[in-house]
Amino acid sequence: MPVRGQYAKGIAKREEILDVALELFTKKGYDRTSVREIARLAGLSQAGLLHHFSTKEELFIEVLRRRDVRNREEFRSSHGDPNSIRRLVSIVRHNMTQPGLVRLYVTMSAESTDVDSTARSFFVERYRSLRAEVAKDVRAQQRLGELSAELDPDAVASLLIAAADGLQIQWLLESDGPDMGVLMEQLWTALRHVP
Amino acid sequence: MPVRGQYAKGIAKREEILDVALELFTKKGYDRTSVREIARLAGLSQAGLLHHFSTKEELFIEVLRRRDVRNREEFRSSHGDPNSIRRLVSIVRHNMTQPGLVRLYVTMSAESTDVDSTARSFFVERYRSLRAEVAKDVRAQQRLGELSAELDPDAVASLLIAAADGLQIQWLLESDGPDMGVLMEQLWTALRHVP
DNA sequence: GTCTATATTGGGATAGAC
DNA sequence: GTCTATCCCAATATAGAC
Repeated sequence: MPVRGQYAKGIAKREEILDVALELFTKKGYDRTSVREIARLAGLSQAGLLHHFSTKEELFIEVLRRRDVRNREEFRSSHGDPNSIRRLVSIVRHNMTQPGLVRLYVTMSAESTDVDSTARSFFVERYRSLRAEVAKDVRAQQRLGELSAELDPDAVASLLIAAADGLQIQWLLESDGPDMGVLMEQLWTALRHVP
Repeated sequence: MPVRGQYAKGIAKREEILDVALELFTKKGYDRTSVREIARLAGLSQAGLLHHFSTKEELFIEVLRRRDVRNREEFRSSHGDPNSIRRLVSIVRHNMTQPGLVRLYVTMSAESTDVDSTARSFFVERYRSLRAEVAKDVRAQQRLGELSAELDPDAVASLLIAAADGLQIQWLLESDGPDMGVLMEQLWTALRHVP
């Protein structure tokens, strides 16, 4: 069936484009990355690329979406910790091996705060589900008596995620500064001490 | 003295340009703001503007520098609280009235993490001095017995600043979400409970 | 599905007059 | 100090052939 072969080829090329795009967006940010360059590194022309993703923004959203899916898969399988708070800490640690990727997320989430940004809804949804996930685990920890029942689970979730995000900026600016992983653990410890 | 008049005029125009530039960078970010547009809104031509700031980056750095100076002045005078931690909380509260400006800082600090960014050293220095200022107050609070002597002042400083930064992103994405000011106070309260 | 060629737009920066 | 005019470059996107 020739049709099947064509599909397979198209899909493979799509993946290759997404790989290259991730790499370039990561390295240089959205605005400074051209579709031309992505195309060249993926081994086709600009027009060829735009056959797969008809606009630059569409391509970009796909990159984000795929990256997020992979992140979640990775941490569900390799770090089987059912406590998403500890998982958050280990994600932060893991991120310290991938400055380029961290930079992509930091810059993209910042840019997505533009009211007209196409990526905005992606990030709104991402934070919403992340907060819900962490808040759920905070409640679990409260039931286990690990965490004071006085604490507002949603507030704690917001703060943990905010701290992780904010530390990334400081770390990107001074990689030999304070250790993000250690700081996150100290925060978690402090919260556990609240009576 | 005609010379004096010329200087005064030049300085006034410079200020006007910086005002407009701040507004536009704030609204659309660095890359999507053109020198042309800034010039037009400041009532001169692009070439005219580039007489005052010879490159776009130079203009940008000046915008940041001036904004930072004004911020510091404002909070030293109007919020005379000698405790920079409470001052940090009140800055966060104040920021909630200025989403555009918050967006500028969030996007610019994110972009500045590029190794080749001209603004990088500006932000590195900014975080360094901010951390030092907050850490100093943490030590003062420890001497007053308000805060556990076990806590590492530098770590607490990093975390407080990180939380403030991170919350801004969540707030920009969902302005009717959790209240940044309240959350910052909860964090501060939690830290004070650490034995 | 991929190409070449091109339309179209917009940007930063400079030259030189006033 | 400010202008007009222009250079030069890069970008996105489209048209149409293969």
